[in-house]
Amino acid sequence: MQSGRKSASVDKAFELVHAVSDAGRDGITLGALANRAGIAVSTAHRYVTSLLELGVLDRDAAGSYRLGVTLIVLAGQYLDEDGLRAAARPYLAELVELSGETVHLGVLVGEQIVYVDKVESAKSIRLVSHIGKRAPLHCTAMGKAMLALLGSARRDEILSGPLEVRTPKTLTGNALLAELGVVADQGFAIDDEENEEGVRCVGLAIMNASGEPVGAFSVSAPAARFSRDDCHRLAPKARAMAADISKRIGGRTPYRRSSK
Amino acid sequence: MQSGRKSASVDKAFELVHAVSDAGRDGITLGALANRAGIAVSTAHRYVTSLLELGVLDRDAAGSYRLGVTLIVLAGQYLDEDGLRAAARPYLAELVELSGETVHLGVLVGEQIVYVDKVESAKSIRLVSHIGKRAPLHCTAMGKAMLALLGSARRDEILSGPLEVRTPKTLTGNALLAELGVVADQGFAIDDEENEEGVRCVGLAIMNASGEPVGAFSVSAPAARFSRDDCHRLAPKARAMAADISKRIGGRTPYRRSSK
DNA sequence: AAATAGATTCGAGTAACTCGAATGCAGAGT
DNA sequence: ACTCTGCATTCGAGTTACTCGAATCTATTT
Repeated sequence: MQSGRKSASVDKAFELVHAVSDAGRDGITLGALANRAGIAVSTAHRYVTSLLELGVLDRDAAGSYRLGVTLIVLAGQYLDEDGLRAAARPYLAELVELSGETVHLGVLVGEQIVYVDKVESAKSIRLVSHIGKRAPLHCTAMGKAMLALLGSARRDEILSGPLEVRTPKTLTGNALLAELGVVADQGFAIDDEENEEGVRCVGLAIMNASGEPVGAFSVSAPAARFSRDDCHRLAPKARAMAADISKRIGGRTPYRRSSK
Repeated sequence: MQSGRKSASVDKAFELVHAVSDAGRDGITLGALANRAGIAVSTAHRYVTSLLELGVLDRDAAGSYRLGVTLIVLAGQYLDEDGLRAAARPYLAELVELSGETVHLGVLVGEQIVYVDKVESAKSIRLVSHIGKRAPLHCTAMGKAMLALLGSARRDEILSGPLEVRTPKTLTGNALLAELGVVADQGFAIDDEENEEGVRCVGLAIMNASGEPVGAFSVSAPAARFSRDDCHRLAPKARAMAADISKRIGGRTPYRRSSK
């Protein structure tokens, strides 16, 4: 190939970083790393040397490669500068007051949601979740809220892939399509233990200027103390917030098509 | 030059990422980016194209470059896998119970601390802080706790640099040296509004197998409700925790030299 | 002490990179 | 409406810095 328009080295380097990321808690050796990324050991070594020096990767006591703290530093910077997060923060806090439950903010990345903020409820039973965690679209409140507003081409593309059935209540196929219709009509989505048993959520999408959903927020709680009715009760306020946040980041009002 | 042992491309790519990070909230243009990194615009463009595709960078509505969510995803993974963080978590939670105040965990990176975990107190006045944030060593409780245990060569190297005076109470020079002696003797450090006015902290270091401090934790609170005496009262428990956490990650017991 | 597994270095060959200049594009100013 | 300005993007020539396998080194295991 001729001089393409992107850098092979940079691509490879991040392939290595992702390989380390995927390796998980035990770390990974140089050989395995090279293998996963499909490059020679010596080449991998060269990249890894730079990545180590930069603090993007690290080595543990056993010599295995791990992710490094530079990622934390950069992520911290990202969070500081993120406009969506800044715009949403006060609303999320208000929503925690209102509901007494934990609230999350996520952004749409490819075919997944990435959690970028969380405001925890004071209640002691805390849902385990992390900033940086990813979740599928089809079985979460945030995801369904965004799917319902996504252009049909993009939506169909996502739905045509394999959809993981995570609990007995996870919707797929036509049932999911019907559900997305309901979501579009009512202006919010409910995850009724579809992603994780015992957890119920309400989610609403946030839109940008071109009318695309870019993120969403949700209220999550143990199903035992957070009924579908509770979700519906929370919805009007939450819908106003979704509109406000969207406006703040220069976007449109979501869910306008049905203004009931 | 001959084939060096690291990759120039990877170094440059991260130089660009850091340049974007430093640019802050307003983002940065391609030209400025190339300038800061000291490379040609066309070369910068090539790298940036890859970084955009990888989601490491992003462009805002105005076309300026920003940090991208891939950093969040990787940071989330890092936090999930971090052994120190996992080892410390239960102790941090206990310390929050015990003190009723916010507790942080940090790691030593170069001449700074990077915050990698935080457990918030239930009290409403929350100290503003972020995971990924960096702080200097000489004027924080965590930093002083680590400085006191650092090899003298390394410590002198750090202390010989310019030390920012952040508040009227910030210690430098001989006063700081004397303070570090006290810290080494008593086995914990107090930040008495030296980093930020109105905030007092107690900090303790965590050590690895080679006897080097690798991280630290601290309890932070508004000075008004958290006296120096409160710090001293908390110290024995906290010192036991520091020893336990150090042991859990395969390290030595810190502060052995004085075993009062 | 030998064997194994992995990390690191080496050197030849060339793919992929770097740079400046030219072109393309969009918004500001007249 | 037209030009100007600033920035992004593409292009092509020249060559640097990369890629690979093999050899060497290091640490751990048998």
